[in-house]
Amino acid sequence: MELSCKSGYALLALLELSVHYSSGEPLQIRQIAAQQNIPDRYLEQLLATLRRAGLVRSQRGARGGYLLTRDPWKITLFEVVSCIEGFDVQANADVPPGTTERGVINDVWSEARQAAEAVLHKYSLQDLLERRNAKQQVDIMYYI
Amino acid sequence: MELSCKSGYALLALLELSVHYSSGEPLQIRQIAAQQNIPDRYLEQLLATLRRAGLVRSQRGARGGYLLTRDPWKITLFEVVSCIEGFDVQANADVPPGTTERGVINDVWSEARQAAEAVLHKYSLQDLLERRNAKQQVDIMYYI
DNA sequence: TGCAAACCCCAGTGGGGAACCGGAGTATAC
DNA sequence: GTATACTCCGGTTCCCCACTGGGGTTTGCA
Repeated sequence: MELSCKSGYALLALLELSVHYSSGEPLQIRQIAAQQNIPDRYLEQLLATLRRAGLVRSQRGARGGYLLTRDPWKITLFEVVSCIEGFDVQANADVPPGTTERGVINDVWSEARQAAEAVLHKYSLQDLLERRNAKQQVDIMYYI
Repeated sequence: MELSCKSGYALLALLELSVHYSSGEPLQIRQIAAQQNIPDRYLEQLLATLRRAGLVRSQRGARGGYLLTRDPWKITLFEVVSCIEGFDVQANADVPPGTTERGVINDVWSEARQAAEAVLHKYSLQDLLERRNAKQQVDIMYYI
């Protein structure tokens, strides 16, 4: 269960794509990177991974960019994190439990990981977007 | 939320100490290392960390070794993992959320981590021991 | 009192992964 | 047909985990 900065970048990018999803226009790496303050050459790699996983599709050439392949409420955070972190099947394989003790610890380990994954399962990009909007409202209130 | 091999070693060692807890005799690094197949010089460092955290105490000199400072059911897995992994207070501090988006992601991140921590909170060394015993019974059944 | 058995402290190594950069190639719009 | 964008492949730097080694110091026991 890795919650690295890498996954954070991917979520930020997808969040940005969610905002512009209704417009139907592709969004370029440079725009996303500038908006969310992510190194653009690095973001390029992450988007390539997301594309191979089928979460986004790319439009090449002039006026190209990236688009979500699905509606924002049909993409869970778990999908994003698991494809970036790459624990698709190997998740519950772990190390072969040499002794009984190691087996027991592996069991608890995976129970904890599943608990964390459950949280990521229940949120979609849409949820994240709504949270952001709510939070920005609060910020504005404080500003006034 | 790190569930590394390091924490696994620590739990294995404490499990071993739990077994010998009732005897009141200290257990030596070498014995634990041999029993659980852990590199002994590495285990030494982990036990030092556990000692500084107050989970075990050491007896120096000949016929020395390590003992649990508390009963096995009074030590939760969370205590062990958090002291080994070293996220005592810095846990929910994280990175200062530059933008609102990063703040939202941090929120979800810590919700997921807390879910995993809740699992570790509800188990004690004693529970792990009982699980192991139950599992060994099953193994014996299969063997017959 | 000597000495061996044990813990204690600190320093370093090596391998792997995360984060990041560069360049050459390729598809597309205009 | 050319500028604009994505695509692919590689390399670099840095850090941390797992592990090792070389000194200590403390203690029990003959």
